Amino acid sequence: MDEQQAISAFSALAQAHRLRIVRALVEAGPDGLAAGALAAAGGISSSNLSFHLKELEHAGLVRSRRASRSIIYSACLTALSGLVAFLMQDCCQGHPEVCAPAAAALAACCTSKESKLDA
Amino acid sequence: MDEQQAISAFSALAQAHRLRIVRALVEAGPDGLAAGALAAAGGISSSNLSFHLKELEHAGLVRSRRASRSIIYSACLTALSGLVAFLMQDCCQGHPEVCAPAAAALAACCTSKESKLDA
DNA sequence: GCAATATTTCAATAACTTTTGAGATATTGG
DNA sequence: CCAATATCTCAAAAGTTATTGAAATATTGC
Repeated sequence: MDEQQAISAFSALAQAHRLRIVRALVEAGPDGLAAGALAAAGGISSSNLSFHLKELEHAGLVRSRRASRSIIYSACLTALSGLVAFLMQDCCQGHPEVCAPAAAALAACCTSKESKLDA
Repeated sequence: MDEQQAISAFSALAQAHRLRIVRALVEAGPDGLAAGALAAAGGISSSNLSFHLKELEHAGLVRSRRASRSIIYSACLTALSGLVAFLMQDCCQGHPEVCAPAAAALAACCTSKESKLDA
């Protein structure tokens, strides 16, 4: 992840419809959601949704595949974790107090689910 | 950190000058940098810099204090780590594969410096 | 092949953001 | 107090992004 990719990703996430779309897709997991389902959930017109999905796709945050008449979108998890890594990358240059709380939040979130996965 | 704050923060970071300013301030640490120093480093006019610093301040990513004739800016580390926590918040809802790589990057970055700190 | 469904494209417009430069304000040293 | 320094404010212009609605494209079931 370089600066330009990070800026594209931040721009993509800096819009309410798109941030909600990304969160919905992360929640939906690898199966993703059809464009129509996202439009219905977001109360947004299909052409406007299409515009936002393209922005997200260009930013590398989501991918799409066709399934019959629908286009299914899913989150690019590596892009999201790469963005976090990019933000954190500079944080520790002598100042671990930046990432300590982030690391704690992340640790709490992941360890609580790891047990679920194992089950 | 709620959705609206996250959007403000993403908007603030979605601009090359501002992203560089934030990174420079994180690197500079708690002492921060004077507006003039940032302008010189970024090759940007003082009025344009002032505009961007206000955007960052409104987004809660930086704070300012006056020191004699200069205004010193510094990064709000808690806002940055809060943003990471917000991005990660939804990630684990059954999908730890999102945060595992982010957690690894974060862990690598922090553990390598912790020893430095201890010294 | 035709009608129905799902999504995208396009153009117009509205809304917002960035840059510029001129001038205003605040602080200090002499 | 005055001149110098540092930063901010404001308005205009340029550039970018979001929304809308109509029309185009792709896929399927009959």
